[in-house]
Amino acid sequence: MQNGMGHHDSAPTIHDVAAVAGVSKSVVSRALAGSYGVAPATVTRVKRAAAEIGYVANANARGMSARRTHTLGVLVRDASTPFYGHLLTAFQLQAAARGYRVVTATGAGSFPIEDERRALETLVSLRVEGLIVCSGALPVEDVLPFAGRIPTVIAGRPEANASVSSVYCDERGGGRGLADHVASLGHRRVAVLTVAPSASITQSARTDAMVRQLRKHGVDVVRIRSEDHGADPHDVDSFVEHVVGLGGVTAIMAPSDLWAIGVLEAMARRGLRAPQDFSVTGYDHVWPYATELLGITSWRQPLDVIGTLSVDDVVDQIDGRSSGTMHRAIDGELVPARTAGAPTVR
Amino acid sequence: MQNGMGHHDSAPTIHDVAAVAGVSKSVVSRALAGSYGVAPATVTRVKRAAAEIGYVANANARGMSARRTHTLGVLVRDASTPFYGHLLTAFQLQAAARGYRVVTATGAGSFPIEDERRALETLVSLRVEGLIVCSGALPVEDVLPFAGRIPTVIAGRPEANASVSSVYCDERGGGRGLADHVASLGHRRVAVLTVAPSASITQSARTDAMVRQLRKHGVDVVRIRSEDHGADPHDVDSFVEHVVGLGGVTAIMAPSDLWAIGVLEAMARRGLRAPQDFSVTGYDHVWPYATELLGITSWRQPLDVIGTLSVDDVVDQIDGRSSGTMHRAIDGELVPARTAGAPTVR
DNA sequence: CTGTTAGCGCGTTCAT
DNA sequence: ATGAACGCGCTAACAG
Repeated sequence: MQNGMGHHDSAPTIHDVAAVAGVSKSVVSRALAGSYGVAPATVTRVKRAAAEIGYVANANARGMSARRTHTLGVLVRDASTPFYGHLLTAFQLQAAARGYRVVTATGAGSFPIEDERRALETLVSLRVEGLIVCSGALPVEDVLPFAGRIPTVIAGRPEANASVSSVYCDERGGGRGLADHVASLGHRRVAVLTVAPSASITQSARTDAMVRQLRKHGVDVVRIRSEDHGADPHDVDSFVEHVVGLGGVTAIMAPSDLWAIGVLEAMARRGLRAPQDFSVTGYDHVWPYATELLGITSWRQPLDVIGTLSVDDVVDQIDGRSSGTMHRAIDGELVPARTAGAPTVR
Repeated sequence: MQNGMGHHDSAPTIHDVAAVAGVSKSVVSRALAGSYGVAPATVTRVKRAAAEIGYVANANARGMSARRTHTLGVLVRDASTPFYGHLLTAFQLQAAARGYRVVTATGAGSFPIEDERRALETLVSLRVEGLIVCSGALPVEDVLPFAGRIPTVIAGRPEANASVSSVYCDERGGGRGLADHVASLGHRRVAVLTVAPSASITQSARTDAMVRQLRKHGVDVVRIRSEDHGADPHDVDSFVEHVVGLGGVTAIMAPSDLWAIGVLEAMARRGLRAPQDFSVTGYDHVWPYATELLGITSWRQPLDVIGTLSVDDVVDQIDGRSSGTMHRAIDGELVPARTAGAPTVR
């Protein structure tokens, strides 16, 4: 009892409520749960007592005896990215609509995979009833052992593994669509900044598709691996320098809006602008990257749809209403804007 | 044994591990906890058994018997905002360093306060050992009853209430600093877009400070309430129109970078640019708003510091190492950029 | 060093 | 309509 704040009084239990209301714990349990078989007068008395002492039922104890937690666990790679932030909001919304609560866990930094494994274990240890894995980097192998006993969906990235559901934006289709756009603008030599699968499964898939589709259009593609240039969206000066040195390139396709911003900034530092000097495209089109001010030509990912369907899928699995795992590719859409235009002869 | 549907095998318990390892549950418990008094050979045997059957201890049961959950609960208003996203990451990082896990809960939509109350109860029901409340809108009154029995800190907003700790950026100091900057640039008539405390305690405090400080500099201030113009950062056309109609105004101070972007977009739709037509300032300077491309003159909030100190505060309270509640105002810093310059005679 | 016992707070039979 | 007793999975005493 050191300071003014006595944090030592432990939380009131159902027992305390029973004492105040002058009934047994069983009655309190039923009254609060709205079960039948309790006198209306008793119900109000119990509720008043609960409110009076600030009773909040212990979800842990409840989960143990009821063997249900009504909780969905969401693993996100990096909460500071708007992409995951929006997804999280969509999960939350739909989970509430379906009668579930959501707890989220994150790896500590954005990098070490080991942190994500631990975060996943945290969720499992909490005995969440469903798992939504939302990380472009965590290998399926780490998810599979849990997916076997907890309804799981991998959200936001393509995942072909047959033993776990997935809901994602059609990355290849998006990459193709953007490539079609760039080709149709008239570009004949294009630099594509590609990403390794180990760094990001989604970005890798879409940039691969861009390369393939451009070639299909007969475009001369210069494929540049991001890992050869530091793999940091904020530091792509050497990449831009390299592209300038190449000669003849009129467009640059980046793996994401974030990367595109990095490219645009690096260009600006060299006095280059889009689309005058190079056309530039991004990917994601999530607010605030999506602002008109930036005007980045991009491919929109329908995160709200992905979020809703992911939750529906896990909840259906929990309710046994689902016949098995499913893989749903959601279509995005082209967002033409200011950073990409017709090629300029230099 | 088909996959996808075999979710019926419930999670392995400590009992199962004991059976496989051929020891009692107590030994398993101690071996896995790394407690003293277990033969090295037994430890490895138990660990192998646990790994073999994929045992993950039930945190709920553990929390009940140990009366400790080693979990911090974070309530965030809107995860899709980069501001909260970055804060979350900072919490996560420091909590891990201090040996705690983090679970977060969010209101379903960003608006109804009732949702946030429920989210707070979710956290309490989970019996988190510490609470970090991170919402510019939830009234203290809703937090107080829990703060009395759970170590709590209100993060990211000024909160003077004596019975709960808080860590925040000095909003008034920031508002003053930005106002000083605008005044020093030579502006003599400035429109300030203010926010009501009920909408956002932080934005209200900083915009009030801007108004006061500008007046102190003898600047003619036009105070415009955001709620009179829809209170939506994405739809400020009527606001901009109003400012243009005013005449003589050379600068606009917005409550946040998000609002500033809305203003800049609305200006752009009318063919107006910053700083040529109006100087514009924001507030927060959080990535990705902080990109050079946007070049918004702003005030940087040190979210990483706020996050770290918040966690330290709650954990110290939990450990009983804290002498009481404290209120720490962290200084931000001016970020001069392209959207604010000397006034232009029009 | 290891096994046994007793709860943690709650929902759920089963009696009353 | 209400109360008593049991068990969920686990840790913490206590024996051996």
